[in-house]
Amino acid sequence: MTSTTIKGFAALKDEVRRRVSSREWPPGSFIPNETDLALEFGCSRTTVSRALRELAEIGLLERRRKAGTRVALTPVRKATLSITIIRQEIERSGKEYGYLLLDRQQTEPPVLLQKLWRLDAGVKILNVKSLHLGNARPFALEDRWINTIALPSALGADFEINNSNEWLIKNAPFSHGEISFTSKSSTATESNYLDVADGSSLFVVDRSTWMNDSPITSVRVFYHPGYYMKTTI
Amino acid sequence: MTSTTIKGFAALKDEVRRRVSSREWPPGSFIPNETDLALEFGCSRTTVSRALRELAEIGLLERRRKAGTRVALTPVRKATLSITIIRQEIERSGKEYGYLLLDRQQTEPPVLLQKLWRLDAGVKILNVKSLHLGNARPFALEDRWINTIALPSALGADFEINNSNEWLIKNAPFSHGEISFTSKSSTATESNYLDVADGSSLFVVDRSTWMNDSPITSVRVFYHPGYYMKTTI
DNA sequence: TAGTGGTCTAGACCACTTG
DNA sequence: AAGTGGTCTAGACCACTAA
Repeated sequence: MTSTTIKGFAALKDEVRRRVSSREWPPGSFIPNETDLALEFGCSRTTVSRALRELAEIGLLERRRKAGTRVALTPVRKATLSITIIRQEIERSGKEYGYLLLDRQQTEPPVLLQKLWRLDAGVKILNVKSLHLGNARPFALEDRWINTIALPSALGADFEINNSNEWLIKNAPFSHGEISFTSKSSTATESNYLDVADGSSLFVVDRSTWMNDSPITSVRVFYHPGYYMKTTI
Repeated sequence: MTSTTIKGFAALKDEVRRRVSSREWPPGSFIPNETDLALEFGCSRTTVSRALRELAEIGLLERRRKAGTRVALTPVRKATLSITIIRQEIERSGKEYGYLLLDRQQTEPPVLLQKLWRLDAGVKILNVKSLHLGNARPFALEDRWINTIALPSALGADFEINNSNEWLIKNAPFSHGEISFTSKSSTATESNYLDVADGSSLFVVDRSTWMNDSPITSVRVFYHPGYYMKTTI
């Protein structure tokens, strides 16, 4: 092996990717350790370490102390999705954003949410239903529950003009959250708001956020038929 | 400000997250530069740099040279999804994996794929349709196109027992790919294979992979109704 | 126990971008 | 022009774990 000089961790990542995809380093095989690679590429071990660490983070390599680094046997590639604000998503696609408040009331949440948030039966919290429009056409239907116990200021918020999505971003920080994606047939109500045929197939995103064990908000967004989320690996 | 001693970049990340979520550093505000933070936390600038870089990668901070680092105004949180092999996904949920080859033929691909792969009209490539089962129940329907021009060895592969998914992992490395998620009403054929009512709402994943500008495979997977993908932010 | 990755340091230089 | 982040280095010690 002649020693190739590689500039920087990014170039090193590319070279490793090349060796993996060219089967020079086949799946499951161990690759040289950091020290040897640093020698071969004429850079410091720190640089090699960063390159390999980042490749391990996306699932291309597997690393274990003492054992070494090897090419992942089953490429569990990780895709990253940008969870944007709906307004931005609409505006980025070149459409004019519009917003409609459909309903806003204090009411008892569904049982699933009561359990998730550990609420006593009968406790009422804020429910906001709204519609996001792209060029005046329905883009997504939002059904949001806001924990007014942890966030009493939400009771005084006006969701007529500013949507609840953005009000929360400004007023309700969160420490962590959970997102899940699924698909669902539209009910009569959903079909009506989204202006689609009954039983249409909708892309659904559920998101819940917490602030240190205290639930903040839980929202379900129904996207119009034809909507898709895209990413690269 | 008293100087707090923080151990390691991970603890530093936690502290920054805390300051952001507690509004000590509100959205849009600039935070101290790396040198000052290193002083405050009693660690090296390198450590601060790594912590802030990783927080910027997930969208919590925004960094620009000369301007400085600030808390993201619009929290475009990035969620990472693990794209696993279907077999693993089924087995991980405690079900027994099963596989059925439905169809396998050389045929002309749909126009969309012809354009994506820049194929001349009339060119025939390999199409494999199969069903992944969980406890003998339909879990996902797979419709795969394999570029037999770039990958002639696929013609000799037997997809009766080993599924094409795993054959490709072993035999067809890729350099990059694209994934998109959407939802779709099931057609008669899809409903039949998945054993669901016609017009059911299916979660659909489209994935295409390339090896240096040469298309390798393009696959569409229809999941059974009720399927969902989950992640955390 | 020995070998590997994981992290940290202090310092240096570079690249970018704002004023 | 100057200040900020981005990267790299050489060396050190630590943490984990396979043998």
